[in-house]
Amino acid sequence: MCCKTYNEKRKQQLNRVLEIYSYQLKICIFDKNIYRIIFIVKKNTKCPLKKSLRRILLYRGSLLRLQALGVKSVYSYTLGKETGVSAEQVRKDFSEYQIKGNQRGGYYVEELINEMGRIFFQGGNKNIIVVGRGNIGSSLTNYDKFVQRQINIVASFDIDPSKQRSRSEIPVYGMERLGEIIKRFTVRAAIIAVPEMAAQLVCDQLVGFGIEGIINFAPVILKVPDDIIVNNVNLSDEIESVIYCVTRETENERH
Amino acid sequence: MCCKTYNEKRKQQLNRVLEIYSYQLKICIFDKNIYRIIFIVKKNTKCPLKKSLRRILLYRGSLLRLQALGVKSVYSYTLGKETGVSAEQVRKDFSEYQIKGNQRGGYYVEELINEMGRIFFQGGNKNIIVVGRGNIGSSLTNYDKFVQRQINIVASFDIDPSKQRSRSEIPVYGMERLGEIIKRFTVRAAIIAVPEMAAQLVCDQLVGFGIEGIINFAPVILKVPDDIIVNNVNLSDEIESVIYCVTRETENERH
DNA sequence: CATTTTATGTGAAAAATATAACTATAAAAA
DNA sequence: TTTTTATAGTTATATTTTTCACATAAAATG
Repeated sequence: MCCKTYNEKRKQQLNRVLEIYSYQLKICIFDKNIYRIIFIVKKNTKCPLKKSLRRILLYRGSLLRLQALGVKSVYSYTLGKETGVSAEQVRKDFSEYQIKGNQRGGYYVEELINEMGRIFFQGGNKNIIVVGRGNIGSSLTNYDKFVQRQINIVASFDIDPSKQRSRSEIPVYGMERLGEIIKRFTVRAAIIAVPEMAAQLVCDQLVGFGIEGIINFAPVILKVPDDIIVNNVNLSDEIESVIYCVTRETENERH
Repeated sequence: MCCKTYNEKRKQQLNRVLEIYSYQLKICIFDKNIYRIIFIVKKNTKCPLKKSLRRILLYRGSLLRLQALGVKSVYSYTLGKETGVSAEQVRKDFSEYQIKGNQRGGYYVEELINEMGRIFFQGGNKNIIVVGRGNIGSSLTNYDKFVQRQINIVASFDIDPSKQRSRSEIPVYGMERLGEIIKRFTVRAAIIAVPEMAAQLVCDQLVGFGIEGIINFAPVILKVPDDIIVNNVNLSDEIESVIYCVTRETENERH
């Protein structure tokens, strides 16, 4: 019954719509009017950063702030409280990456930051680009916190010519200059902040120009080759999870 | 030697600076000039959403998009590929929350979405507010993807009077109206998108007005009572983790 | 109508992660 | 100098999460 007859016209129609997502479709007819559409997608890769490493990044952020305030040293339990991690965990993490402290004097902030720098970026550049100068793209481009972390946005891109400005501090180029800029600044990671519909297209272009890592703010899962790293930041999810926690608390009280 | 003599003046000075973070300080003198500053912080709580639940949220986002495209049903492995999760995991997650499929026909998108709605928000409102109309605050306020997820931003706030606009679609009020609005719309969750320095202050106000959940975009860990849920979204971390993955790949190749 | 195919559903094993308990040690105090 | 104490460092244990393997059921096939 199902999957025997294909409505080719409808299928083509839908495939066109879905092409931008690289979906493959399988369309089935139940009766005259009800279509059953099943979709099959290509492989997707994530950014599988180990939890302990993720936390090192978190510690580092805290430490940089503390250093700016003149703090010279921390204890495992203070850094833990600061980052919402247990003291044991902090020590465990440090132990995993051979970060040493002083038996009774805690850890020196500067040493920690240096050690973490060693773990992370072994001196490589941190040049990135932002594609899409809408809401989120623009706010990221102007986000001043990246400076402290030495994240360097070298350029941004948008298809809309009215948004393009090659003379501003962080220039906004048209998409045609993507390859050139990536090459010139040896950019390896890019932020996608374009609308859902354009995200896959932009992603394909970026990959084509040799980008190896993508931070994706569009609420679509991108289809990329196995060796490309994608980190999806889904703001709706972040908010909904809090709303869920809050509602759940009340639910529990009722029982 | 250390921790015997306290330089009270310096301590007071620093305590004032650090007050906004609710840090407690312990200052030690090594010799005439070198201060050793150790800091001790108050307790911090996170948003500890179970991984499987986090994924349900992820599936839900995908499914809503697919539904909008007319997709009627999915298989565990297709939904898995779509969200970057293994098929077994998808089924396991569904099994954990008693979500049933059809032994050979996959899962119906609509049913899945309904089931997930049941798990999550049991009909409660999803009203939230945004504090801070800088870069990120404004882009969140204008972020159109929240509509699909029924997240409803009822108002935003800023101390800067020039940003205040009570007539626009999503009004921008001054901080003095915070309590009133929270009460009127029975808001339970709020987004903090103010600068680092103001974040703790704003947080304390929100908590004072009965807010139970916070999505914090400021790169500080907020000090809150135990029962308040905080979800920290650190954009620098998200980007750095990708840069790290990319650089690591090259490092590995060298060995 | 028996057989094959292709999914789901789930229990057990494995891996990853977190917590707790303990030991060693350097600084401070006596 | 000796004792005490606070904190790093490490090992053991517990918990969570993921993967694997297979039973089971519906649909398709011939």
